[in-house]
Amino acid sequence: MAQKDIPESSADQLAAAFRALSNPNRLRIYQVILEHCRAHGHADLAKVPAGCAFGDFMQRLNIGAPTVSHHVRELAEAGLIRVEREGRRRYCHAQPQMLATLAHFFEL
Amino acid sequence: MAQKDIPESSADQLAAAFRALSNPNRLRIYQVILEHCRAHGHADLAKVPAGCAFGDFMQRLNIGAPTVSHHVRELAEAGLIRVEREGRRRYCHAQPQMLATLAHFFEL
DNA sequence: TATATAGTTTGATGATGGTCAAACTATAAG
DNA sequence: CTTATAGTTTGACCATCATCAAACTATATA
Repeated sequence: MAQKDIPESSADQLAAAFRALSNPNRLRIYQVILEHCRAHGHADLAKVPAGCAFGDFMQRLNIGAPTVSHHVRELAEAGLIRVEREGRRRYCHAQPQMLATLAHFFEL
Repeated sequence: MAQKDIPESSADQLAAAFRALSNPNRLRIYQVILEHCRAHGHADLAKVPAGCAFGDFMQRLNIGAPTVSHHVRELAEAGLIRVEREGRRRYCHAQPQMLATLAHFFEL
């Protein structure tokens, strides 16, 4: 570990979230996750019917596995999603708290 | 002009807006504009009491004029703000439509 | 016209970012 | 134990970005 976790200013946290959504592929991944969570609820996604595993993104967006892995990690590090393992699959769901923060930011 | 305006997919428009907000300095500029518009109304900003001119950003963020100019252009091109000239000053205000689009995107 | 003010354009430079192929790890199933 | 599946890590490559200094344009004012 090269560097301790330094506390981020709240503006920088926002900027990091926007940065995570600024790549079209990453944005689409997030949109897919959002759709899924809206359809099935944000509560405990681990037990939700299939979908939102990494492989789905590969097929839907036609990008390689390393790229998906990289993008999902960025979304998670930005606080936009959470990832849970189940067997050898990883399932993603949106972080409602960040969703609320961002919605509030743009409220008129 | 190297290239005609190609219509952007709505996902790409969103990604472009997020990209514009992904730079901390640009985000702060946008926040200053938002604050100002929230305080004075989004309607016709040209006649609003001073503030939100480019020079203010230079001082508040401690960055050079070319950088401000560049950042403001990016925010405008992303559809986040509008710029109006008055004499030799330029005043910025937020685009309420984009604000609404983005708020809606994050609604739970 | 001359001078000051406010912002723009250009060009350069160092920093980040997106993607992939290859090699690797971990879990599951036979 | 072997094989298949699902994702990760590393390393590389090219593209895009943030910023600044220098030179420039446009507007206002004396």
